[in-house]
Amino acid sequence: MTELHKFAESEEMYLKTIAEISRHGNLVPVTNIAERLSISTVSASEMVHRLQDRGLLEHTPYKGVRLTTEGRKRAEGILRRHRLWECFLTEHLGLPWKQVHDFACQLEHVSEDALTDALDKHLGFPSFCPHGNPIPPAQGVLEGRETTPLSDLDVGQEGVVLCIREEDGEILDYLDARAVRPGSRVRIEEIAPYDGPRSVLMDGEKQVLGREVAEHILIELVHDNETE
Amino acid sequence: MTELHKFAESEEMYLKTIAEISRHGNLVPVTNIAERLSISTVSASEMVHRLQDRGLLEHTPYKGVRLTTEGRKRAEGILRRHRLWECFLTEHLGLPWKQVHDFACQLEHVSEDALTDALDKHLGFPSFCPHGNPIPPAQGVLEGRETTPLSDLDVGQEGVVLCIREEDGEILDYLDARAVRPGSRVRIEEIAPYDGPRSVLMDGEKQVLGREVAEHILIELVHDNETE
DNA sequence: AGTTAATATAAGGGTATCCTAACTATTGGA
DNA sequence: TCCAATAGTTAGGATACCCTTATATTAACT
Repeated sequence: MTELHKFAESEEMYLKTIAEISRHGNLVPVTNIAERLSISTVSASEMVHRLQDRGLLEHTPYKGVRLTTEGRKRAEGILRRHRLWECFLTEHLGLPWKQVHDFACQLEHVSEDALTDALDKHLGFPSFCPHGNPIPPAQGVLEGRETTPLSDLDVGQEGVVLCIREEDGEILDYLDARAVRPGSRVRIEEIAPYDGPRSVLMDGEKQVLGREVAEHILIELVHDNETE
Repeated sequence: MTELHKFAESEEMYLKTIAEISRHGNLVPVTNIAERLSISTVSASEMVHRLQDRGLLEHTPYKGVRLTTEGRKRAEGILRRHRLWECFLTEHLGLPWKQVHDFACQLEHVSEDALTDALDKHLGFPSFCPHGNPIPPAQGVLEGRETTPLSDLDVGQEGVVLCIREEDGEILDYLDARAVRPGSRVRIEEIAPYDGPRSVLMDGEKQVLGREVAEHILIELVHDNETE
């Protein structure tokens, strides 16, 4: 019988969220954290202080928050577990994307290294989760990849889908149904007025994607110099 | 992103514990619950009231507690998940018994039916966990099996190990190392004075087991009428 | 029947996490 | 430069669990 408490869980949600938002080492506004976790800014602020006291992040008032080395390590541990479970749920249990994400969100908090490592091995040491997000290594830190949100591309630009930012489950099913998956080749055909929906060619098929959705699709640009 | 809270976890530990203690529909003293969960009787009592208010159990003062139908259903759901995860951790990840139990104790609280059922299917719908405890069905209630603790057998009696009561992880490794596993044939050779350690023949090998340990080994008696 | 041991309840606290409402401090643009 | 919007803090609460230290109740044995 283990303890009844769960100190870690809440803390982990914060760290994970911060890590997800701050893809490029930027400062993360506390407001954004609160939004993503659907809690008040007061509560988020409070917790940010606690996490700072524990040495997991640094808060620059009126600017935002940045994970310390320790904080980042912890956050990557969570992402690692999340993504490994996603692999398992997808490949072995054959569950649909949306469920996979939601279940992984719960499984990620079971954090014994022995379990995570055994799972990793069982899965054959995968490098990416089903949505294309890189799986942090058991130790060491993930190096960044050069990605651009699909929403930042201009008409005519081309690229390959690297990953879907996994922030909620809803979007995953939506995109899965439209063949938006890691590896898909994409080209912007048209952008509607007022920064509106994008018409894109996704692996040859025409799709229309709203801007908000496009922000979650991370692209590796393909320079079409040779085409011109 | 799921909610930050975890109401269920503590509640589940209570239900599971009660279900484990009350194998035969007996009333479970609140004191025992407190002991098993390593909390004060005051806290246990408090929680028992809460669970009663939620209709999960009935408390008869000075007697004990009994799960309601709903409470039992919930408890069996937890045991089901626990034991399915144990199967997975043992068979697929190849982890040792003690770890398996401890990890399953955490995984059991991830309780989506879709996940549990997918896991069940992936494992080939097993009927027993690695320690021989029956896995409750997705719906319906587990019917009891006739078992006797090894500690209740007399010298000369024989039986087959049906299961190890899984209450903590420590004991599992201990017994595993002594070939005490579901299916092992056992015969009591000697009981030391003062209800002391039992000398037993376990699948032909001589082993000595303390009374406390023997209480956790559940036996199906084999009537040796024909032998005599 | 009377006492003791087991059980229950009451009183007073503690921590972690969340909330709203009101107030203050800073930033960044007009 | 000044002010509105943004960010942060203070104050006062709530809930779910957990604790210890009394004090009541009941059960059960002599």
